[in-house]
Amino acid sequence: MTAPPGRRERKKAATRQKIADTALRLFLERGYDAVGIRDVAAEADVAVTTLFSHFASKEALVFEQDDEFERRLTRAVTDRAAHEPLVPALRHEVEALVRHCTGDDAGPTWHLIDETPALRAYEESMRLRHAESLAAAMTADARLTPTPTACRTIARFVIDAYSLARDADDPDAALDETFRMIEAAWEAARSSPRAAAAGPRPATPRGRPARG
Amino acid sequence: MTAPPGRRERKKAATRQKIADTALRLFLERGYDAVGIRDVAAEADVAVTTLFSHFASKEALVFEQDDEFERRLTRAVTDRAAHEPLVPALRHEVEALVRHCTGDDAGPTWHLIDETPALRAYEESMRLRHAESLAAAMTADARLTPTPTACRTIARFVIDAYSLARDADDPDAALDETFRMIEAAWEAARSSPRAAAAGPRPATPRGRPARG
DNA sequence: TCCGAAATGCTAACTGTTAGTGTTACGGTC
DNA sequence: GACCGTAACACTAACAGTTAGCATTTCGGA
Repeated sequence: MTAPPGRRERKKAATRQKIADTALRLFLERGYDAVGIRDVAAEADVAVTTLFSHFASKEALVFEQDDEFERRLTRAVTDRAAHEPLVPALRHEVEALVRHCTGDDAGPTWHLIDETPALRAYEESMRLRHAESLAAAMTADARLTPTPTACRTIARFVIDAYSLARDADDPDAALDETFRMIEAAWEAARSSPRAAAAGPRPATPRGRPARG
Repeated sequence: MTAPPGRRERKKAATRQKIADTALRLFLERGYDAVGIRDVAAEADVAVTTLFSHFASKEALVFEQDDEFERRLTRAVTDRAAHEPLVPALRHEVEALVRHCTGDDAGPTWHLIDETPALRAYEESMRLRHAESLAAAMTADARLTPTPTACRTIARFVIDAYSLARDADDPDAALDETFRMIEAAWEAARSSPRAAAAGPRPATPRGRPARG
């Protein structure tokens, strides 16, 4: 299915990479707001239109490989061992993600995001997407009984735990605290009369589908 | 402290109101994206700069009196009876807010927001602000013992409950479910060893202050 | 070899937003 | 009532992100 990439696709990937690298370098050198799209395009030696054919927006230049976040949390749900409980698996993954952000080896990217309001807002706007994706994975997991609404709630909760821990003075303590609350909420959802009475849920989610 | 407003302030308020009304009318007539700032300014017979001196952004034209949301939730915390428990008080307020949005008398404003991705994103970006405001009120409440982190978590949870209920097919059921989870999480935070051992918290919040 | 499609480029515009700079109308003071 | 400071407003011009339209190159496959 994945044939060896031809010259064309290699060139395209190279262009994209060059744009992303240039953008990150300039942003770190001069600050996000002080660097314009036209600066990035010029420095990367591409046209502005080419830049926008690779990245949907200026913010996307920073969050290029952000799908990884979504993938890792989703996999924490789907790839966990047969009877491994959900919440600890999620916590384990969130811990790793937080360490990846707050660690020194994370590179200065996180610092850039942390200090740029526009990027924080953008990331914030992706939280719903991530939460919805995680909720979908949970809802699709036949081992879980709570309703789609409960899955959505817990999913947002987990994303919140991530961002709260990142911002906390003591990430470990914050994670500890929030995940204790998540565990309790999850237990409440599992033992809810609604979930218990309904038995195994239908495969199709009930709620209004997410927009945007 | 509040002297009878002079002509000046009345004129200012009138201008602001005229802009907001015109904007809402045009947005509803032609759709949010199809109406430009310059259209609104022209139709309201003001300069673009005047418009921006009253409203910080195009989105703000729709969310003009949004502080009410923040105020109502905060008051649900501070103005509740001496020993009234927190979560039911919050739930009561959220229920009222959801009814206000999903009811027919809410006017078409909510519909507009609901169907415009840009407005949804903007509202999403205000959720952190609202949550932080609510969390601050909770943290400042001497009757509560959980830590600032726990307050932040619950606050975000409450805001999520609001938005989940609004989007749900059955808002009442969704509220029921999410608030059962909130109650459980809150109980877990209250009985946490950290909170219990620490006793009454210091008045100053510990976490890194919110940015943006 | 040749055709079609994809990648890229150039131009020009549109849209939200702001800085700079005047002008007018109001409120308080003498 | 005259006067002055200031807040509200307008006008111009620009900046920055984004996109449409169209030309051009470059590759992949027939």
